[in-house]
Amino acid sequence: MNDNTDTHPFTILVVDDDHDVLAANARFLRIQGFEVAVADRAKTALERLREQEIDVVITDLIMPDADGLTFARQLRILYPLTPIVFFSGNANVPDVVGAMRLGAVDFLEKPIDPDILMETLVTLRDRYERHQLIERAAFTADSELGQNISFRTRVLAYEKFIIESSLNEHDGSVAKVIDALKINRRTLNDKMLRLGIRR
Amino acid sequence: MNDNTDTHPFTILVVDDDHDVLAANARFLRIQGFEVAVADRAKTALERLREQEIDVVITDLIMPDADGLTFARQLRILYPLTPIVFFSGNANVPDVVGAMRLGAVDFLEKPIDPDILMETLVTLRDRYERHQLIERAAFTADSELGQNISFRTRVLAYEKFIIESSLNEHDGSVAKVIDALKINRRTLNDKMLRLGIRR
DNA sequence: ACGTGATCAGCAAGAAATCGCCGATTGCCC
DNA sequence: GGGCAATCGGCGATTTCTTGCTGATCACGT
Repeated sequence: MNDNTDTHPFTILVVDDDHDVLAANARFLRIQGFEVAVADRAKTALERLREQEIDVVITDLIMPDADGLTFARQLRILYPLTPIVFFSGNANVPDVVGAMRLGAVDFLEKPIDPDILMETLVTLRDRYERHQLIERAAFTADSELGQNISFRTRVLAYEKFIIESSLNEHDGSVAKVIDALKINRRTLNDKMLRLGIRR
Repeated sequence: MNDNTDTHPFTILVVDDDHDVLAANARFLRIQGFEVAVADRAKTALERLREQEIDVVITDLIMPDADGLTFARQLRILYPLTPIVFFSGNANVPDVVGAMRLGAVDFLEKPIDPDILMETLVTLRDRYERHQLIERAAFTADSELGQNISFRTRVLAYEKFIIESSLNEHDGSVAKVIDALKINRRTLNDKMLRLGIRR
C-alpha cells in the first residue's frame, strides 16, 4: 500500500493570496532547506495536497475563495493529522479560537517573524521525523481513494499512530508504553498485532 | 425537561481578581440558575476545586498570583477534563493560542457579553447532563497520576472530534455523516450519546 | 548454563460494542 | 389530517474486544 518514497523530503505547503508575500516566504523556506509547495487559494491548496505529500500546511486566514477556517475544515476531513499553521494580519479572538479548535498547531501574526516560523517548523519536522512517518501512510493510503474515509479506518489509523508514537517516545519499550497509555498489556499486544505495529 | 439532581448541581467556578466584576458575574450566573463558586486568584481557585465538584471554570487570563495559562496548566494536571473558559480584556494572539492548546473551551473578550457566556455555559451543561459523566470518570481516573492521558481517552476524544467535524461539515445532517463516515446509524447514535455530542 | 526481566501469543470468560428491527417523535408539504 | 423524510432510543442477537492466566522466547549479565 505504501509506495516507494522511503524518505520523501519534508514538504511545506504555503498558502497566501498575496503573491509577493507568498513568493518571499517560499524563498525563505527553501533557503532554510525545506521543500516548499505554494498555492494562492484554497482550491489550489487542496489540489497540491492531492498531488504531493504535504507534511505541514501554512496558510493565511484570509483567502479569495474561502475563509481559512472552512479550508481547514476540509483539510481536516481529508488529512486529519496534517499540521496546520495559520497566520493572519488582523486576527480577532474568535478566529484564533476557531482555528485552534480545528486543531491548528499555531497561529502566527503577520508579518511573520522568521525565527518563530522556523522554530515552529523545526519542531514539527523533528516530530515528523520521529513518529509521523508510519501513521501518515495509513491515512494517505485511504484518503487518496476518495473523499470519504470510514470512521473505523480513521480511528484505527489513529490508534496505530498513538501506539507508534508512544513506542518511539519510549525507545520501543512496551512496558513504558503500557504505563504511559494506561493500556492493558494484553490489549496492547493484540492491537499491535492487528494494526501491524512492530517495534 | 430534565431534573438531574441525581448527583450534584452544575457548578461554575468564576475566577477574577476584580472583586466588583467577580461579584457581578457571579450574581448574574446565579440568577440564571447556576450554582456558582468564586475565587479571586489561582491559589483560591485550586482550593475551591479541591473542596467541591466544579463542572466549569471561567477565569480571567490575568490574576494576581499567576498568569492564567500557568493556572490552566495546573488545572489540567489535576482535572484534565474540566472545561475552562477564558476571558480577557486585552488578549493577544499567543495568549489565545496558549489557552486553546491547554484545552480551553472558549476564549471570551471582556467585557463579557452575557448572551455569549450563557450560550457557552448552556452548551456545556447540556453536554454534561448527557453522558459526559462516563467520559469524565474515565478522564479523572486517569489524570490523577499525572501527564499521561490514557489510550482509551485519546481515542474517544478523537472519535468525538471526527464525528463533530463531520456533523459540522454536513450542517448537522446525521444521514450525511452516516454516509460520509460509513458508520452504522445505530452505532453513530450510540457514540453521540456516549460522547456527549449534540447536533 | 542459569536466573532474570521483558516480551509475546493461546485460551477462555466476561464485558462491551455493533447493528438490525421495531416503534415513537417531529417537522414539513399537500 | 395523512403521507413522508429524518431522527432517535429500546431491545436483543451477534460479534468483537478486553484481560487474567499460562507457558514459551529471547537477550543479557553472572
